Amino acid sequence: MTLKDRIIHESLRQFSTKGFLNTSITDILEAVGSSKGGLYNHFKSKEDLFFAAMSEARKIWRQRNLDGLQQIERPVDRIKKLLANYRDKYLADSENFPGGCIFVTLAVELNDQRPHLARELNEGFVRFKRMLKRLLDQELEAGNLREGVDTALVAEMVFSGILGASVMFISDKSMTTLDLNISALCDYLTRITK
Amino acid sequence: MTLKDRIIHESLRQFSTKGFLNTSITDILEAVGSSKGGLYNHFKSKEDLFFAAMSEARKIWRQRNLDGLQQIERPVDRIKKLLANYRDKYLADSENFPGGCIFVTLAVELNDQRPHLARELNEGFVRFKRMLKRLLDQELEAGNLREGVDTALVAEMVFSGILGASVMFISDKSMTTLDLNISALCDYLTRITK
DNA sequence: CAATAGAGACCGACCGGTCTGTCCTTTACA
DNA sequence: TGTAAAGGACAGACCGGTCGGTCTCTATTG
Repeated sequence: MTLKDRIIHESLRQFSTKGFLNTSITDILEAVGSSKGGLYNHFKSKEDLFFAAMSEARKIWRQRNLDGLQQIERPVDRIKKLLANYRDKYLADSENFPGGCIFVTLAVELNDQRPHLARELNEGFVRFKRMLKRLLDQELEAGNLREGVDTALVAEMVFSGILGASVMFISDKSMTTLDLNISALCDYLTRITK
Repeated sequence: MTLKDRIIHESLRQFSTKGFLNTSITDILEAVGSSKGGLYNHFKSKEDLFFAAMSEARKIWRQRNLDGLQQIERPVDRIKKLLANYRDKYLADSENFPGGCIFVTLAVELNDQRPHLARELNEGFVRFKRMLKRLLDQELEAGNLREGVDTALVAEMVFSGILGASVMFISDKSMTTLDLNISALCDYLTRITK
C-alpha cells in the first residue's frame, strides 16, 4: 500500500471518530509514521485530502452495502438485504470506520461550518433516498404493497430509521440496539407489504 | 438578562451549529460583547460552561416538547402531539438552536472525543426512549394495539425516526422534508393502532 | 545528474486558561 | 452620616501549546 493510500485510509478512521475539523494533520501523520512533506506531496491541502477520503469512503460504502443485492429478485427484499449489510458489513466494520457511519458524523459537523464540504454528503443522502423510493415503486407497480401506502413516505421513514440507527450506534456502539433498530425497520417493511 | 444567562444562551446557539470543540470561547464572548474575565468569573472552565448550557438545553427541550401533553388522554396521541411539538416548537426554534437539535450535534461530536461529556447526552436518549415505551405499554394494556406489536421495537423505531429526522434537518434545514418525516412516523403509529 | 519522495524546522494564527488592574456596589465603623 | 475597606464584575494583556501550511534539506532511484 502506497503512502498516499495509507494516509487516505487513516483519514477515514480518524474522520469517522473525530470529524474533519478536530482531526489534525499531525495526528494522521503520526499514525501512518510519516511527516508533513509526505502528505503535502500528494495532497495540496487538508480539504483536498477530505475529497480524496470521501471518494474512497463512497467506494467502500457501495462495496459493503450493495453486496449480493443483484441476486435478489423482490425489490423489498433487496432493501432488507441492504439493511442487513448495513448492520453486518458496514457499521460493524471497525477497521475502516471505527467511529460509525462517517457520512453522518461529517454531515452533522460540517453543514453549518463548511457548507461546500457538506454539499456532497447531502447529495449522497438524497441519492440513497431516491434509490429506496425506486425499489419501493417497483414493488408498488407489481401490486405488492398494501392499500394506501405512500412510497415516498416509506422511503423517508426507512432512510430516517437508518440515520437514527447510525446516530444511536455512534452513541452507544451497541450491536444489540443496532440489531433492534434494523429489525424494527424490516418489521415495518413486512407490515406494509402484501 | 444577566451576563451569565446571556453567555449560556449564546453558547447554546453556537454549540448547536458548531459543536462544543469547534466553538471558541472568544466567539461566544464577542457575540455577547464581553471578555475572558466576564466568563471565567461565572464558569471555572469551558467544560463547566458546557454542563450549565446542557442543563438549560434540557429545560428548553421539556418546555417545547411536553407542552400540552397532559390534556391529551390517549397515550399514542400524546406521542403524536410530542412529534408535532418536536417539529413546530422545538426544531423550528432557530432562536435557541439555529443548528438544529443540539443533543444530536453534540452526541455525534463528543462520543469518541469527550466521553465524560457525552455520557449525559446518551442518558437523555435512553430516558426519552423509555418514555416512549411507557406510553406504548399503556396503550398495549388498554388493548389498543394490533396483534403482534412489540412496544420496545416500536419505541426504538419512533426514536430512531426522530433522530434521523433531526439529522436530515441539520443537513438540509428543509421544513417540508421534516414534515414528511414526522408524517411518516404518525402514519406508522396509526398503522399499529387498533 | 535530474527528479521525486519524504523529513522536519519553522511561520503566523488561534486555542483555553491565567492574571492583573479597574471600576462599582455593598458593608463596617467612628 | 461620612468614609474607608472589601468584594464582585469585567476588561484585556499574556502564557504555553496546537493548528494548517511552507520551506529547505536529504535520501533514493532511474
